[in-house]
Amino acid sequence: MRISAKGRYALAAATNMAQHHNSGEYVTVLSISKELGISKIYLEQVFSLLKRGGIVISAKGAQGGYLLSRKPNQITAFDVLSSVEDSLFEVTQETVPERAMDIENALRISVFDSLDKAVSDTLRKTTLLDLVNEAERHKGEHEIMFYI
Amino acid sequence: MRISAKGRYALAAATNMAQHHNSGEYVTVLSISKELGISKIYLEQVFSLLKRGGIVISAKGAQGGYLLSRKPNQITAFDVLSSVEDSLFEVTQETVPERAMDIENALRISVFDSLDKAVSDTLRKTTLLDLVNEAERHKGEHEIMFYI
DNA sequence: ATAATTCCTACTCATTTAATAGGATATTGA
DNA sequence: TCAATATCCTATTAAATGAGTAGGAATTAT
Repeated sequence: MRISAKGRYALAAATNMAQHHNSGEYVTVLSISKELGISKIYLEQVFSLLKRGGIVISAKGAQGGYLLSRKPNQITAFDVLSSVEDSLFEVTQETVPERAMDIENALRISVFDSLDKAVSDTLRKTTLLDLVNEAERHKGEHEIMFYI
Repeated sequence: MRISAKGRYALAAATNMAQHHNSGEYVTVLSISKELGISKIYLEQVFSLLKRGGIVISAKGAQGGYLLSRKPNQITAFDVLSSVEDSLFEVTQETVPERAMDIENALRISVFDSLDKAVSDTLRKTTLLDLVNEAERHKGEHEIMFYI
């Protein structure tokens, strides 16, 4: 079970946009790709999904770019991830024989559905504002070792 | 984010063994593969992992097979899945540029670590006994429609 | 007009997943 | 002892998925 690079990029990009959100200016994919060290053309595709998911709005052309559609405290990690991952939590499903149906149902109810709920609930608790604050809290932390 | 067929097979097989656990007899991979409708040779590999994970013990040769290593109420879905999936929860990790480190740290702490914990906690709550009971509760449910 | 930007579709490459294949090894029981 | 039954082990294959590239069309500010 893993979170794809796409999901990680989307979260990082959205957090980065939240950091710049007060300026009100459109942010370009290029600038974010540089800041985060992510391939620009790949990030373009991620933003196209974020737009479709209603996380960002866009402006084409020169001086265009992207802007968060809501305030950072009104966008959760769940919103971001589920607009990028086509299904946040998914179980390989195939036809099982009749006699195995009861086990299959038990797994769905007692394991997979609970897992799905746990994941969703967890992701819904964290907003982009939380992420910005947490990032701020850790700022420069990784540089300390060079100063010792 | 998804649970692989391997994980699903492992859970279904372990639950099936739990159903037969009171008999005390070794169960063969062949019989489970028939009952669950899973390829036998693929299921063999799953059982090899379940054994390495300490979920089952094995006996070679005629009249041999597998047996749960502990009572069904002492084996959790977490035990089963984590012995089959090499890492239960995993985030694609790569080197990020220095300036993106604070966001990366925030994501790890506020999203990925929480998710990991939520998933583990959820899976640890459900034992094979729970699954057997849940399966029993649903038994025949899917047949009802033929009798209406 | 031109430069900057989103937007769109198709393609490639590498990795992972699911499944197969074919035996080697061990054990029971006739 | 031998045949049947199982686990055990390693290699291979085929399909799907993931990550990233490529190239250009559409749009807009200056």
